[in-house]
Amino acid sequence: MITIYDIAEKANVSAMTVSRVINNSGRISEATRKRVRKVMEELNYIPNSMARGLVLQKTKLLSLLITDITNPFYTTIARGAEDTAKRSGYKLLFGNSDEDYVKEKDYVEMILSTRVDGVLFAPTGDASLEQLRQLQKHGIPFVILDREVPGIETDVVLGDSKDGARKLVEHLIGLGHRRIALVNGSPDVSTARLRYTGYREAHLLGGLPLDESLVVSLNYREFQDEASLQALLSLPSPPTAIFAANNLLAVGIIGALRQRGLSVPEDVSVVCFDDFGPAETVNPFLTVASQPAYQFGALGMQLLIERIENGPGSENRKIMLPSELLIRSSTRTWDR
Amino acid sequence: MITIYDIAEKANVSAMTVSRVINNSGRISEATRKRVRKVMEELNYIPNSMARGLVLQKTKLLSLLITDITNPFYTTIARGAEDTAKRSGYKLLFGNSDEDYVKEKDYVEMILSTRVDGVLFAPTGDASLEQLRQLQKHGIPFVILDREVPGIETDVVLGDSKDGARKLVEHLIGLGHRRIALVNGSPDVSTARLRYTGYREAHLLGGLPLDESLVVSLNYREFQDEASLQALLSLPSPPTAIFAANNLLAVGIIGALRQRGLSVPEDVSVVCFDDFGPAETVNPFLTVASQPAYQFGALGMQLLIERIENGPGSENRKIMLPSELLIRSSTRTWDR
DNA sequence: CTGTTAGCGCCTTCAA
DNA sequence: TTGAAGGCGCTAACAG
Repeated sequence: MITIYDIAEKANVSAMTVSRVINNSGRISEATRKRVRKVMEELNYIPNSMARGLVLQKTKLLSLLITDITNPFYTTIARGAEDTAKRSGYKLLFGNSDEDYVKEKDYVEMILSTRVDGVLFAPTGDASLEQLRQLQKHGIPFVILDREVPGIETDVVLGDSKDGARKLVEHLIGLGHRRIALVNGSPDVSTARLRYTGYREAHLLGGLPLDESLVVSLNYREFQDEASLQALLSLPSPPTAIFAANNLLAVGIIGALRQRGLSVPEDVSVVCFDDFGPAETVNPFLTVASQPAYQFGALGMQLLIERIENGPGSENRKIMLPSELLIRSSTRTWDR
Repeated sequence: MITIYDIAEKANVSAMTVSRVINNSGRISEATRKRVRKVMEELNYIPNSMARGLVLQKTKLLSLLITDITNPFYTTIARGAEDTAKRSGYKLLFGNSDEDYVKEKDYVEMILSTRVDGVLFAPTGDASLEQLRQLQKHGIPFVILDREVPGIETDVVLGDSKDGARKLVEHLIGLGHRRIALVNGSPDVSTARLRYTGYREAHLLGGLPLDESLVVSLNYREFQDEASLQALLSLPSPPTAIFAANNLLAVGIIGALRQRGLSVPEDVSVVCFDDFGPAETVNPFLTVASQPAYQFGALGMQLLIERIENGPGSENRKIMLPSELLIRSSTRTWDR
């Protein structure tokens, strides 16, 4: 491995001078600068960022933790975050918690031991509190994405889950549905709670009775709980529409409905949160509350960088991004 | 920041003893081990992996470079790679080159300066040669994914592009199409060349004449070249079917066709390589040659880890994974 | 403008 | 079973 000492020797200067050339710090004669640069090229020198990080106590490395790398919502966030980080000269380390509390914990440990300068954090849920406290304890700045965690104060970028949910359910009510199921994420996740609230509000405003037997809570990551769907469909008066709390749940539900010989939207209408990325444009099907994912990432990253560069003690900002109702063909009127 | 010296002091031992406890190395009395462990917990100690990496000259960090983080094909690869890496105790650093040679170069520089132990590399194309040589020069082991790079010898995991292409085109010919366009990736990418070869073979075997004016080369990342589509459609005898070399190109083409008032598959049949992930199961539409993405990632990572742990001088392995023809509803018979 | 010294946090080697 | 010395590659602080 080539070090600054190798460069120094070959260029007849001290290691310190090489360091100065690398960092453009201090005053150096144009002649030696050129000489050093040339030797660096010849020897194909690459600075060792571990050594540098060790003395500087910072790495110019940021971390983005998302909860599902196969969900287009999160990969689009990743794009936005990366573009923004790069613009400020930070490198980005992606992490994927798979909606799994244990993986999240592992990941935070790695973050801590890698000594990144900051973290853009999409929590798995309220239990992420422990991980976030851990980050605080070690003085790592972070910004929270998509889901609030009670007990933690920092910058946060959220979608308007309540409003989006209300819009979706009002759309269904407007189509004539009166039995609308909610297949929600876990109540340990703030977005799931807010989507429930929106669902509730739409019922109250629309004069529909609220029936708790129509509400089910699962894991956001995928729909595997056939039993709960079966229970919904076996109700004396089964739902004619289903509001899935996110895109992946919707996918699972539609598959399960079809296996039972039910078709969407003829037998059941389905709506959900979050779009599907490029794939969806081919054959737009699902009626969704679409959130501006790229902006989630870009804004979150911007807040994080400001937070890092302004040092501690900056006030906490909370940004709420609106969602847009996109009516497509997974919903239809109900007049039976 | 807590260091082993803080621990040592509080536990009344030397730093060396703490280090031994952390690494389970050397013989240590159960009593001191317990004492040290306890202090570590109390002080919330996290080892500094930069300091450790500096002396050990290895990081237990691997890097996965993909060319498009919003493409479900690559995110599924990421899943497979991550699962496998984790199982062997490696952490994974994701990178995204966006099919952009310059970003790829930046990324390799970061890899080099971070001193990762190895790289799973999906090249942007033949020009990646320079980056890969750079990795070789610095002695970083790597495995290539999805696309071959002439001039580089290492382990490589590929899909069978030629075979997949042939199957897709034969399917179209079987449906009665005789004017089949190929909207390909850049000829600088091995998969694009092989898909062209497969396209060609299907024509020869099927007794169809080959018309080069039906073949167009673009960038894999997205379809923005409206002019080339226009040129195809303006031919004296325009294509009745289009083979898009990957999923994202297909999405763009279908959108562009619709803007022109043409519908798929009524006016034009469309097929492509690579599936769309969960989204596609909702409303399966595109006829595709589906590649086992998760396995790409898992196998590639396994080869990489073996390569790292067996040291240099291991022989080069080449794995070719088959693709599967999934016939859906973007294709139909042509008998006009 | 350039060099010397010391130390970032950890582990290897050698000694006790 | 434990400890002391030295060094991984780099830069801050001070000297010249």
